[in-house]
Amino acid sequence: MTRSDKGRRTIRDVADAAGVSIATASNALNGIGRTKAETVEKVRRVAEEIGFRPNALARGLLKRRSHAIGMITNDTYGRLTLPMVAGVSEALVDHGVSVFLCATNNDPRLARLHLESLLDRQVDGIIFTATRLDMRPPPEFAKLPIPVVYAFAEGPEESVTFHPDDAQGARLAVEHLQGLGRQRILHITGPEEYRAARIRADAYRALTGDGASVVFGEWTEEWGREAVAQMLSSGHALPDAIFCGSDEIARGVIDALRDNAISIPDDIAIAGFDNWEIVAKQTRPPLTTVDMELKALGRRAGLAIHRLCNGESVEPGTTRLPCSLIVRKSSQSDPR
Amino acid sequence: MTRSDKGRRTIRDVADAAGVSIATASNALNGIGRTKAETVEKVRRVAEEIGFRPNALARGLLKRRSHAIGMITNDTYGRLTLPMVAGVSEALVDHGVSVFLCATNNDPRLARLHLESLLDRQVDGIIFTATRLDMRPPPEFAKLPIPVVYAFAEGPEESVTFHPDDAQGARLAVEHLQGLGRQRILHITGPEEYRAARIRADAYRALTGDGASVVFGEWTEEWGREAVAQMLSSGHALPDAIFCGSDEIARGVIDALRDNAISIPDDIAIAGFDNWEIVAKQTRPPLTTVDMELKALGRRAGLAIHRLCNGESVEPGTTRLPCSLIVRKSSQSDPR
DNA sequence: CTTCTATGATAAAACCTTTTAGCAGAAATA
DNA sequence: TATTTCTGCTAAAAGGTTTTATCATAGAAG
Repeated sequence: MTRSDKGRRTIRDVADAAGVSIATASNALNGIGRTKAETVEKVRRVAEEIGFRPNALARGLLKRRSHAIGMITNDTYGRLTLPMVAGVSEALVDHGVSVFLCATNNDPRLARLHLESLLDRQVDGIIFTATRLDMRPPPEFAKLPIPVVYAFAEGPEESVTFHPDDAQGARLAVEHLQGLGRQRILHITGPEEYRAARIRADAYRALTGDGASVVFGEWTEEWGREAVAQMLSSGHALPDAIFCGSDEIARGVIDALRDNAISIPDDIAIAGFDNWEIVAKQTRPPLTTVDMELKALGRRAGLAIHRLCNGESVEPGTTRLPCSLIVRKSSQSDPR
Repeated sequence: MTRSDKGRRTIRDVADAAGVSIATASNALNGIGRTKAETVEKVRRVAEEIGFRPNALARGLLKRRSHAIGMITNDTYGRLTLPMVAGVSEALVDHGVSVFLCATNNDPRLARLHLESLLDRQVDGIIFTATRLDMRPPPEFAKLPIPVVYAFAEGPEESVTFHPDDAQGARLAVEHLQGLGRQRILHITGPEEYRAARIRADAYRALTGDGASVVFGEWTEEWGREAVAQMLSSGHALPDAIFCGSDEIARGVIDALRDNAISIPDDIAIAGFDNWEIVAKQTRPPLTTVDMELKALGRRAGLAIHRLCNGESVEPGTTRLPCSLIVRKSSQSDPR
């Protein structure tokens, strides 16, 4: 009945209840030291009985490992961030690592505030995430005393960075369209200053050669509609496929083609980029699109930061993770 | 030069550098105890100089306050969760409170795992969030030793809970349509087993009286299109306005009406629910819709948990926070 | 000159855990 | 018998902070 009422059980309670010293209790629970088998058994049983759970703060203080990491993102409404957080969390929960999520709202003051708070909390590492591949972290990330991993964001030279493989993803889409016999493929995409847009466009050009035709614009549905309008009024021969730089653009394209009674996929096949299901599944017809596998990206980033926190090494530089192609009816009337 | 090289500065370093005891240093930094003004000044200057920042683990261990909270959500792709997290985080960052985000993926095992981990980390409180208002937390939430706040989720009797005011939001939309002179308003919404759908429908019925007509279905665009098809084939007189239970449904409705050359808003005015901007701004015409103010909801939940963690009291029960109406062209040809 | 009070500072305990170093007793070796 | 080795356990230190109780010193009051 010692100190049984206030607060949580401590290892002292376990030791008392089992009639051993604190040190023995600790050793038994952690399975280290020279402890008789039956003592171990007894301590563990007692600990279980009284519901002992070690205080992570005390442990962290001593071991200099908090088993927590911070995740800093600039995205507050994000369909991009949350899948990654879920992936990170999923990869780490089994290792007993928890994740502080810090939304910076693109405010550098807030970013600094969060960063300091994370350091005060002795996080073992930090994952920096953004909504643009070429978004750079604030300068104070330059020399941090703990490892940093960049996911879907641009890190400094020689940092550990994970990006979706935009080029491979674009090839997946274009080759798919070509495999269906399409010859004249148009590429409608977002602003040229986005690195992702440029990479995808380059990959597209490499496959389509002379026939390549790229129009840069916005990441919006409206731009998709407008681009179609331009295409129709130009008087040129129509393409037999359109590869869109995002699902939103694709949605605009599909709607505009529908309005003009152009059949999808018979007259023009469409492919998008993002596999943002809530959009891609609801277009008419449903959209063939490239999935960036953001959750898997998050898992990889989580694993990487975990290795780094354990002092293990991770290949530095930018790792590009493969995208996958989700085939729906906008490209094939009857996909197997 | 004492222990100047390894790891972070500790309060001991500050004390040494300022030529005072640890106790005095602590007192000076925290502004308590009887300390001479110039001593305070000196200690603070020195601390600043050597870049001292207190170790949150040590402090938390002693004060039994981690100044961290946990947020548990079942939503991984969440347009609902992230705005709330952002709101919570925004409300708490100035109080020095950080947020552990735990995504449970609807897996009770994972939920339990996360919960235990949070308790081990001595979080001061927990916010439970879900993607359905009537989603109940796992049973182990019943008697937790720390305060819990429910946001966009159903808590046990007498718990502190925040919901959007669905009824008021629905009234906002319906009254807006009525204010425009619309008499025959139809309500197309999601599944009847969702509490939110029922509440919104009831509020709608209360305002439309005999003319009320509700069709329950799915939360999808496709259902919106199908509902319009049913409406058209029924042979009844067309409504002059449709209040949709979600923006996705509204989008389907708008597309289907367009396909049938029914003019929006002249023939039929449309209002949605969610203000999911990426959808609502891109419909043709852009969608008038109800905003649930999720970020504000998050802020309120954050503030509430903070008060509770400080031992202050918070009105128990369900607090319904007002929604706002965003007027766009789907209801008014020319909104002022 | 003694006793009190105020002032400013500090040693030490506390929070909870892990780990090092060491202790006593038994068994094995010389 | 005397020494070494092994076994099982434990006291104490460490981690970084806050707080309590105590201690000098100096000035004020008696």
